[in-house]
Amino acid sequence: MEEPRWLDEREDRAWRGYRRMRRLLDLELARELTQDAGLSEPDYDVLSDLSETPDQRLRLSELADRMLWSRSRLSHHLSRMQQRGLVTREECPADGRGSVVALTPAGRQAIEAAAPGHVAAVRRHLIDLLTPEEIEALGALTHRVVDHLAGDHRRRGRAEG
Amino acid sequence: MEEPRWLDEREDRAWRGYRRMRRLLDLELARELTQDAGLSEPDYDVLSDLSETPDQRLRLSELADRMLWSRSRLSHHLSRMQQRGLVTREECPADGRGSVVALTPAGRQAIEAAAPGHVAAVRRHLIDLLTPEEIEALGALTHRVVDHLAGDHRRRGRAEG
DNA sequence: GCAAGTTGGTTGACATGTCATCGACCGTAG
DNA sequence: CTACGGTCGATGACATGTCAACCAACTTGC
Repeated sequence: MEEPRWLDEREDRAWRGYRRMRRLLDLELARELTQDAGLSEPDYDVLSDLSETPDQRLRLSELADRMLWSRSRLSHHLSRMQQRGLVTREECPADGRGSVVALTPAGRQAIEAAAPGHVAAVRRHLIDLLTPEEIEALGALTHRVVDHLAGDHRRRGRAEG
Repeated sequence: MEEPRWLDEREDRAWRGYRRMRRLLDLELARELTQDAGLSEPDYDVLSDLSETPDQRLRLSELADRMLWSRSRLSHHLSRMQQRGLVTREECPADGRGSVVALTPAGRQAIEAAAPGHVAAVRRHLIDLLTPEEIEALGALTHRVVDHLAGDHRRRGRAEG
């Protein structure tokens, strides 16, 4: 057990700031989204990903991978969204095991109604508070971290080790 | 309903990167923490806040405010941690309604055992991947966003409006 | 000193996420 | 063709977080 390199003052400030921002931003965006559109953030993400897809439909596993969700979580969540009439499940023609999620008209309507307000909130509480340089830096830095982590994560999807 | 200002390419890159990083970093840090120390991130945060306090103890409401948790969440979580012997509840001498959480020896031992590995993981997956300029920028930007959000959040604690 | 309103914390019901497991189906080696 | 191992998605049990209701104790105005 060697004495670790603790975070120095600037590092600590960045780390604590990140975690605090994370929490507050999440709370606020979720709050506005529920209030204005009756959707949770996970709902929004599912609908958003589906609506950006050419045919408004995706294989479950494909959607799960894009969202970095477990298949189980997605399955549970889709069941709830299906109850509310936002999405439907269809059989997958290409693979008898699989299924396909599709946006319903109500789902499409929900995301179209929610999107402008949500983007505005993201601007108001984050993007518009940053300088162009900061936006650039944030893009660069997050993508570097993601690339670093993504390898492990994908690898871990297959087997533990 | 006016057409909103959608995110441009750089803004979108920053926003998506942030959310992806958020998710992956969280998964990885939580995974290592559980594996190496048998603690969840919320456990770690509670123990960490308590251990940084002079007397190793805090009023529930004080701790909840620091962590940006609801009182209810904290109460539930402390019950679970109490079960595991990491903390205890004590009566508050100054206010008969209140109570005080205190670190147990086991709790102190747990956080001391967990901290070096956790800090190392934070370095490995985030801090050490950034340039000094980026760390500086991240600190500045997150604190600006937090300040912007903190007002609303505190205000909302009292009354809805 | 007491009635009314506020605050601190707990609780129970419920929503959500995780983990382990399962059945069905796929692909491939024999 | 068939047996085998791996993948797809669903499910049930459980951990965690949220929300609303609650009790008890504090505070304030009279």
